[in-house]
Amino acid sequence: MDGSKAGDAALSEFLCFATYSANQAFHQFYAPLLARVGLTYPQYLVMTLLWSQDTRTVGEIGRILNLQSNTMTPLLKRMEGAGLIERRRDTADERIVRISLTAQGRALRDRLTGLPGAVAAASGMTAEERGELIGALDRLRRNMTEAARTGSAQGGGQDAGSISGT
Amino acid sequence: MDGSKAGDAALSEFLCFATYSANQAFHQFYAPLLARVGLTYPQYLVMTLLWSQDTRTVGEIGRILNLQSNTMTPLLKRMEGAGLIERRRDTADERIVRISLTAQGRALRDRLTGLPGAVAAASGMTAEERGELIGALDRLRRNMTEAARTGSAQGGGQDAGSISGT
DNA sequence: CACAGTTTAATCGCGCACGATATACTCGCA
DNA sequence: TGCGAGTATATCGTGCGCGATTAAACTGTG
Repeated sequence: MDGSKAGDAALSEFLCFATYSANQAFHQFYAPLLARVGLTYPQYLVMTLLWSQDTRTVGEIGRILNLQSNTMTPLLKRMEGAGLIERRRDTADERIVRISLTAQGRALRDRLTGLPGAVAAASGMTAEERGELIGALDRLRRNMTEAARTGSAQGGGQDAGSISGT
Repeated sequence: MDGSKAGDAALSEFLCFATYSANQAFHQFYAPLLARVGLTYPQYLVMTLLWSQDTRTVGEIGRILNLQSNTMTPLLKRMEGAGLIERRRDTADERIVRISLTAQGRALRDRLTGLPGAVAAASGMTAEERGELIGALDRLRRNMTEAARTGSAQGGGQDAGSISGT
């Protein structure tokens, strides 16, 4: 498409970098607004899940957010410490920890009703454009996850260092 | 567009979440491949910049990656420790630290020539589709950054807690 | 020359995010 | 009944990423 050789490609032509930067920009937009109610961005995602359906297991939340227990556990403990959620071991199956909102956690919802709208406005895109972009990103995520899982670019074996050739 | 009320929106309809998840998927694809040559993803971005143009200041690199010195300094120190780059104070203006590749850092390039191609293949998208997506994400990033800068959703003042209304 | 203001990096503390590993529990099956 | 396999969560260490602050060096103006 362009005459760039492998290695001298400009970062601006990397899809991964565009995604990385857009994500940072979102974070920088959200962070100060969420900080006013004492939330971080991943915590807000958890709250959004619980607002739509209360009482879920750690694993359920983790699967939706693509996060494992080593990220979820401390995150949820901080949220418990902030009084937003409760963590209770299931009595029937003690491996499972159920997460549910406190009254304070439910109340927080009313203080953030305008946020999705503000973000939508800040994006400078129409609902249709946003929908298309979400679709493209979802497709990309599925493809990348599948490729990571099957190890498409695993390369040889004993050399274990080079990723040359396509 | 759909009848969802603010607050019960499914996460799958959040553009921020689609971006966040796609970024995670990229990271999960890159991380094991880069680990084989001892790089992390942000370090790979720095290397890519230096491969296309050697010897840049900390600030220059940070501006391109949208990272500040509090992220750059330790990252670059780790890369220096790994023998990939050198950090040298400018003799004329001692505030400035210039970053340049070592021979080892330059050599690493040849072990990653296939990576952009592998990522492109893993994306499951044509070059044209990727180009369009990069364009949309760049536009989004610019808009979000601008909105964050001007504080579009700053809300009132003394209450300092609610973000209600659009 | 002095001194305020600006620029450039560095430092500190906190919260993700993940690889590797550990622990506790449940289930199936001999 | 007891044991191995599988499941759900937790722990530990490392590396970003950022807000707040600090420190050092430069610049411009009187």
